[in-house]
Amino acid sequence: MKAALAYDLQVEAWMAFQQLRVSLLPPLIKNLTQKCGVSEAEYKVLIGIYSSPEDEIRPTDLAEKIGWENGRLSHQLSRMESKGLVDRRECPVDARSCYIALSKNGRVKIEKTIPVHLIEVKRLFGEALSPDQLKALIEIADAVSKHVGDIKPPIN
Amino acid sequence: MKAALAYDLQVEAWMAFQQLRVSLLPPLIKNLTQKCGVSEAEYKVLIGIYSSPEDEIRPTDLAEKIGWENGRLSHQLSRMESKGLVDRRECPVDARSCYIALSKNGRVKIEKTIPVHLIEVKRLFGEALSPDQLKALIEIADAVSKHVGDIKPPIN
DNA sequence: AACATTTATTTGATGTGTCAACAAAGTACT
DNA sequence: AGTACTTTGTTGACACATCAAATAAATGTT
Repeated sequence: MKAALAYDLQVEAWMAFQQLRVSLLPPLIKNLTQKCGVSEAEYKVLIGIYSSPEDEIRPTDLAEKIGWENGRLSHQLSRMESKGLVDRRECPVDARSCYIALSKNGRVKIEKTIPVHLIEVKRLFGEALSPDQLKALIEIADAVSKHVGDIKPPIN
Repeated sequence: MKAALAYDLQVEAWMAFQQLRVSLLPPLIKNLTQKCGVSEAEYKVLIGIYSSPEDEIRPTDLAEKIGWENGRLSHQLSRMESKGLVDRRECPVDARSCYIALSKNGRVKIEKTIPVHLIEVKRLFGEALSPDQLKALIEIADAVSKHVGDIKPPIN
């Protein structure tokens, strides 16, 4: 017989999480691209910059903030710079680095996009769940994040 | 002041879900690639075929099963066919279609990979949560999937 | 049978993600 | 200052994702 296809509760919950990803993300991303003309990657970068204190941030800090690797972010920034969504500015305090900032167009775009996106998040996701379920999910995410951080500390 | 960055419970829960994705998926995928030499995409395809009754399945059914678009699957199958992980066989009952099956190597690979992956899923994810939390997550996923399916029925 | 329509899949172009290699500036130590 | 080491960011090659267009077989209609 085939191996390891008898599931326990932990694995069933894992599959439920996958199911959540598959049912939720595609329509939300379609909403972003079709209604706002912004990809998921662009949205992440724009909102990462937008929610920074000075509206400018260094690549490594931005990568850390949105959970990306540096190389990935660098490629994405190049694409977005050539589309005129962000600017790379010189960094006086560290010549290796730079400041990433929103361009004028980038700012307009993210400010238009945020409310459209959040409405759809609530329509597709938030309204499906009770307050208790929403709280439970927050606790679940915290518990897992903490657990993963604890048992895989820096690298391993 | 910046717009729409005052969050409510629904949006906080949404961000918790994103956090779950970011903290969980990268280490799990690294485990797959480094310990088993299988990408996430390859794993999905292999296990989709492997868990089919006859170990063979038509592309549309496989795409449906793993939540992919047909075009995406076709590209992935081409890559995996050239790597010798899957075979495309003629379909006698419908000449437009084909049967996707595991190659010998593909079968060996997925049978080695499944237990390694599930152990890591439990170590990083399952063991972080109580049985109640696991059950809650399953209910949450079901509720959202159903909700999304209801309000966005076939296409829209 | 002849026609249009639908269904199943592939293809090509472009955008995105991963990884390892690289270059250059900062830092620590002597 | 000179050397080694670390950090920051970019690049190139390749794997993957998305979308629309193309192909061809099946189906429905007359």
